[in-house]
Amino acid sequence: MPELPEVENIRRALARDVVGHTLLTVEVHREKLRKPIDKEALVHLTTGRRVLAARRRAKYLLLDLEGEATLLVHLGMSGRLDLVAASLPLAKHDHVCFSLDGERSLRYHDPRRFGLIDAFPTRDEARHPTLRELGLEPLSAELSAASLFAMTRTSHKPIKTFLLDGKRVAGIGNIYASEALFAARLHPLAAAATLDLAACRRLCRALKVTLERAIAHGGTTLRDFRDLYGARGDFARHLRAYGRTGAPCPRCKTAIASLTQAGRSTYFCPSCQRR
DNA sequence: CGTGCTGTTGCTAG
DNA sequence: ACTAGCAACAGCAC
Repeated sequence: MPELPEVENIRRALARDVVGHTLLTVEVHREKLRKPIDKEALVHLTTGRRVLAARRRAKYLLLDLEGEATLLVHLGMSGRLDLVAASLPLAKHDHVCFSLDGERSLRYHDPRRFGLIDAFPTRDEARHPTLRELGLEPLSAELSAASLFAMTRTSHKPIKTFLLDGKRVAGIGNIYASEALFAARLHPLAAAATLDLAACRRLCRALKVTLERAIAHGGTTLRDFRDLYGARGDFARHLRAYGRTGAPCPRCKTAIASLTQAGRSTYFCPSCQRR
């Protein structure tokens, strides 16, 4: 269940422990992910190249490699990257395996196979089909009360659904959408266009604060999220609305309610989050 | 043993 | 143009 904070933690670990090292070989053990892996491109653009930088865009990881190539990894719902000793036997669902210098191995593990791995020339990044349509980075200055206000003017969606649309604000997942709306005291069913500037200010701040706090706690582990070294995130015990149906609201003790929106569970306090 | 739920995203049908 | 619904898959709680 990697959302943005979980992905950001993995990025930081990659920046610390993989950047500067070389991808010696790549093995694809199963090519059918959300889209079939382009094995040809992957082998051709990653083998023998040193990793120069680890970046994140929304929930996508980008490893810039020597020779103007970029490796793209999305973890879907159940994906993981494991940095392990090369001698460790392959686990079930280890679909792609990079061997690194120093007898280590970077493995892409994804039981549900909703993830994505691709390699492309770095100069094509802006044209990449899955990256080109992404909206504003929530932790950057481009997401502001003003930009949020401007974007919501034309949307008839409920604000919770709006937040999940990556073409507007990128990388807000189901957990953090509920948490941010709770923090901003906004009802998840409120039509986006009805938010006034003050509400957009609260929501913008809530998104940034919630994501930053989750990053600081290593992310949220609901079931099977693990970081690069198999550690769990700690933020689940700080969740104030998500998954807490019937439990007392941490602000007013009213029972947390839940409903389904666009096929996803939404949690909110019916008393603090008025329409 | 089912049955129903789960973190994502992109395609399709309306 | 914009939105809801579903499909891709495995695992787990009940």
